[in-house]
Amino acid sequence: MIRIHNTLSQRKEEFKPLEDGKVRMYVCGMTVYDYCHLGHARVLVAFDVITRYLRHRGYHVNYVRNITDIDDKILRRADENGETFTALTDRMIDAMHEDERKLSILPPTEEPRATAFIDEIIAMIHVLISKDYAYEADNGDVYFAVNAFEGYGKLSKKKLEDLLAGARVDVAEAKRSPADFALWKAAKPGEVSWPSPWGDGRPGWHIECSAMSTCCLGNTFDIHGGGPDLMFPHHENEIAQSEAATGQPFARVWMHAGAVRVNKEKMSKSLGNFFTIREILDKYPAEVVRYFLVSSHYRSQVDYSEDNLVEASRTLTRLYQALRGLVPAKDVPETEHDRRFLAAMDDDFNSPGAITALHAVVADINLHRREGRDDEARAGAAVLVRLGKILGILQQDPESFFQGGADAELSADDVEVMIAARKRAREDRDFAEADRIRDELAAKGVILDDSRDGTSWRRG
RNA sequence: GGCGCGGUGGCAGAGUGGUUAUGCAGCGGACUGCAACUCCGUUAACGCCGGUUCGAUUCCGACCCGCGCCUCCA
Repeated sequence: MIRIHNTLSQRKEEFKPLEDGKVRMYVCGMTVYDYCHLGHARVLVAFDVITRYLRHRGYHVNYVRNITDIDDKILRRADENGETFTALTDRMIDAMHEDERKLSILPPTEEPRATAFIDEIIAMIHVLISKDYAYEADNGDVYFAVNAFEGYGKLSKKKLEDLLAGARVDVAEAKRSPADFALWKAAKPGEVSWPSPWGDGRPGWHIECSAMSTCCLGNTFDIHGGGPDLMFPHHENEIAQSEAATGQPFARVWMHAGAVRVNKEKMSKSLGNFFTIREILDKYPAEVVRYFLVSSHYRSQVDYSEDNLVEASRTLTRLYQALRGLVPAKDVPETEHDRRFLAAMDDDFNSPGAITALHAVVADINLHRREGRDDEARAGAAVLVRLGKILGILQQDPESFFQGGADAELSADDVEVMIAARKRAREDRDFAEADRIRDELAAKGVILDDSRDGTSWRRG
């Protein structure tokens, strides 16, 4: 039995999909006006692990993650760059897919784009107007009338009167109530636009997700997820739009990932501590970044820092060290480690708890290996690799993990030559020379591991 | 101001009404020419104050502190 924390109820609930064995999940994806940053990576990895785990548990998962390829920020950026908005979004979508591949994030089942759903968006707005949940304003915009929707605030636990009292709510003249939000934005002359019954314009930010999720997954579906700062207003507004339009419950379970901080400060552009995925991948191997993200619970806040990434690297090294030189056995039956891992993951996808089981497997492997029980070590390796797969880690050949490093100062051949020279020196009992070679390699980022079978090496 | 989340050993990070989380780091030992890797052992924690209880880090209440959202943001 899988339990999932539902933002709506603020507690863990037993997960039962609408349809046996099938999960319909929608996650809010990128607005493609810039490169993905670490916060995106966090959400991407979290829902990737969730999808992998649900599939591992036998569910057929229909994972829909949208792309917002039309909005104010996109138009502004394209304008600044002097390119068309589609040239910008195509470029950013390609970059996003590249980042995902590097982080071992599996593609979603469907990746709908807002511009491909303009008709459906217009149809939904039409329904909302006809049901008096929305109105056309004097300026040509169409707004959702928040007062008309009874459950407004149920996700973010906000009361309408508190929102109205807040000084930061934008007061547009055309709105009936300050909390109303745009479904359709009238185009200014020269702006990108689509024709609609209310004049040329483009969709508001929230309506696209309502339209796409409903079209792809139906009026009611199992899981809706996204980043922590989408809870309000984006997800709250999605609920209002969809439930008002369809008259049926929207998503049954809402999941929100935790925020990313940088050196204990909120990650933000104004603080200058904003990191894109590609910047981070220049500094650390992709799998280390992924391990860092997976080593804390998806709902908790993570702190990106040099120390934390270095620690992730060390720990991942230990895991791969256990795998090194072992050919995983085939058809290994379920072990107590598997059960422990699954029990942790069943409990709201507790990946840090699951990683504990991984360490227990490592301890087993190392012990078996030390005692010369090769078959058992190989069986352990198989368990480690198959459990690692659920978290999207430990799928590389250990040698390529250890010796990968593209920007390395020494080639693998150079290293082998030096190791051979050291071996001769050791055989001659010229330990000063042997240590000199080892120190030289260390200075160039190569660490040697001696064993009775010879010397192996890794970059560190 | 409103709403929400959290305070666990040097650090990271789970969890539980009474028994070791785990990892990194540290310490002692084994292995080693010496190290590294690995193994064995080991130190160390539950913000503060009350309450419930035979017993609370774990439940309840107050307090202190931190964080997030309320504005574009994953």
